[in-house]
Amino acid sequence: MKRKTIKDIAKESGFSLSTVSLVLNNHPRISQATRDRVMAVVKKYNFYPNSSARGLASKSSRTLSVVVPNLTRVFSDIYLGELISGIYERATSQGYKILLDIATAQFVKTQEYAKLLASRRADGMLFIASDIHADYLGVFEDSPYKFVLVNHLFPGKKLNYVSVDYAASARLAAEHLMGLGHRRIGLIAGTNTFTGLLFRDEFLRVCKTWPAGPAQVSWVDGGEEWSQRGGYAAAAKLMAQTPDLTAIMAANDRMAIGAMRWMADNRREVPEEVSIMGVDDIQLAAYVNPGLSTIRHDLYQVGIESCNRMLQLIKGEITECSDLLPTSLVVRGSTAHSRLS
Amino acid sequence: MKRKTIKDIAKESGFSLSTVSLVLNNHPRISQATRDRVMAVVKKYNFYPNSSARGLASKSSRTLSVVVPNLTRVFSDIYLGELISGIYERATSQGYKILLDIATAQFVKTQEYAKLLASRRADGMLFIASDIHADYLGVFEDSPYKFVLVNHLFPGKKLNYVSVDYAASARLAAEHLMGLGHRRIGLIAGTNTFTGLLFRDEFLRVCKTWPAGPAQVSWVDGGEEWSQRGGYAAAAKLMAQTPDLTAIMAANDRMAIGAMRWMADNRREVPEEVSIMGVDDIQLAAYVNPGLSTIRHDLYQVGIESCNRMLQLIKGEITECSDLLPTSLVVRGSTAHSRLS
DNA sequence: AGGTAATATGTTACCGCTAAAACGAGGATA
DNA sequence: TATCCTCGTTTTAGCGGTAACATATTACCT
Repeated sequence: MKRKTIKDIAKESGFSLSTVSLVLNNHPRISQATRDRVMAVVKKYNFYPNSSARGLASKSSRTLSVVVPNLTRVFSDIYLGELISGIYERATSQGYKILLDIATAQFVKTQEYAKLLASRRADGMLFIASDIHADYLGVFEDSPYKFVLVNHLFPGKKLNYVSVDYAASARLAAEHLMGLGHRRIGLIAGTNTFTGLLFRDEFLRVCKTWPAGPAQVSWVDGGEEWSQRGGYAAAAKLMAQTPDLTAIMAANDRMAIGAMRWMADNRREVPEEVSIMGVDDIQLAAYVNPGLSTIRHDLYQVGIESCNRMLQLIKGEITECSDLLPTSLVVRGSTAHSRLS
Repeated sequence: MKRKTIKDIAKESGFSLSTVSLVLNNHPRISQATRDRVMAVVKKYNFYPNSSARGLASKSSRTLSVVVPNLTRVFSDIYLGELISGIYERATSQGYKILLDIATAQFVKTQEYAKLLASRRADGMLFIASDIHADYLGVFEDSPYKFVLVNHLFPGKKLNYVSVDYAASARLAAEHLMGLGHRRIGLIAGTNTFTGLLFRDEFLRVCKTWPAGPAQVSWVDGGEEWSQRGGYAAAAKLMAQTPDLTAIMAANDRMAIGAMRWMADNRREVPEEVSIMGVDDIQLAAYVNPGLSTIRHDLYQVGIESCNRMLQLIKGEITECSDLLPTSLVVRGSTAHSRLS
């Protein structure tokens, strides 16, 4: 049986092509009676308009491209899960679909990022996968393509972004630890993203310029994957380097939990001997023992908001965006007053 | 600046519309000289053909729909990660893109699954999200739409599938435990999927019909989410019900690890007092202490293979498929001879 | 009643590409 | 030399919609 088209619906319902089209697009200038009669035929044949034809005529694919990092276990990363869920939720509610891509070497080499938008396969791109080496994204500066960095930013490049305010997080964390009297602090940083660098620098700055007296902060890299394992190793390194530190700040909860693990394995009491703090407030943070003090990052919200901005860019309601979403301090059991103060 | 079209390329390169089209589609009947001259212009303008127009004319969107379950932490589930990575890898290598959907209540209610294919937004659908209640999938029986269940199956429905052989896994697991002399066994089952039920039934059957003497197997449900937490609770329940059991079989590794956790918390030695076994062979299985004996399920391969089948269905090389992929026993430290034998 | 405005529907010109069929030029065949 | 292939390219007819514009109908004034 031949696939039905809008023409068949028009013929059978007795209206013209464009009337059917208007009905299908919920145009207000169609009478209820007409709408009902057309819809009856549409329902009868279970008709759905061809999206390619629609896309061609309307110059919009109603599709958003989402690019995620090429980590081994991309989808097992809760960080991504929250972001994607937020994006999906928002996109779907506005009738947009999500086209998924992974920023593999191949993806970059074949310039899929450009192709996707140039071929109008997607109306815009939400990019979750940037690290400090993703300079090919420069093509989107001043380009007509709709592009938003999700929870990242590129200092020096004119790219739209929606991100958690990492500098604010660094300040909150530093103020919390400094306020508890810590003056010998170890920092487990993530250095392969600009937001990670931003966090590190702001944290160091606040600690070193603290009015009531600066702290000595030594930092190490927690590794590319920001993993528990990386945090464990980093904690070991920090404690070997500076055995007398009273607090460890990790750039995310997973590394913080790795550090707590090291403390447990090496009979250091948390928080009595060493306070430990993370960033993100992943679910696990509340379940470890003691509960992990952290900075809450609402990534689901980042997903929602970045998709919102994308939709506004597409509609032309805005021409650029650079949003920093607020974060908040969550105090649990893993941080306490410095034993030295 | 106006967006370039194939017509512009044709004009500038001095060839006709269709020659350019043929070049862009790598048609063999185009001379190298022509190809080069056309491609030079294509490169010059960074031209990519409009995919809607292409889809309309060629009646193919070169897009596959992937539907994942609506779990709270969908993307944090390594199970899905492997599947999606496999699908993505295969699809991308053949020039197909992935359209992501989540099987929310909304998705089902609005019949997005039908709409996606009827509107030709996707050429086929890979469905990862089926549970025993997804009977709306019946619409795809004998339909012209390309549909494949990924790592699931629907007894009684004529739906294509590519899945790991759960019955074979059940046999391997049962044979391993029975061979170690266990005759009082607890089973933590997953009962919200047909494959879970299949596994349970086959496991029970083998244990009860074992030639060297049957085992007593009591089973409990590990919960909807097949989670570590569910496994923990299930283990507690099993041990309260049948304190003298010597082995616990869990329908996946996460629940098995939850059960191991319970044993550790309650000072039961694994495997000396109770052997524990899982299914899947997730990465963590090798890292817990003792290492978890399990049945290896290569989900990445399931992803690859199901996408392969989908592509064959689309090309018309096959008209249906029902593949069961082999599994294998992985013995680590968590299983040992029964203390009673 | 005649003219105008508001509302509802129809006409038509594309949107940018593919693919089947047509075409022309040169070389092989007889 | 006329006929037939073959190869490489062009012609042409859509693919199935959208949206601007045209038109018809009815309502509303004065």
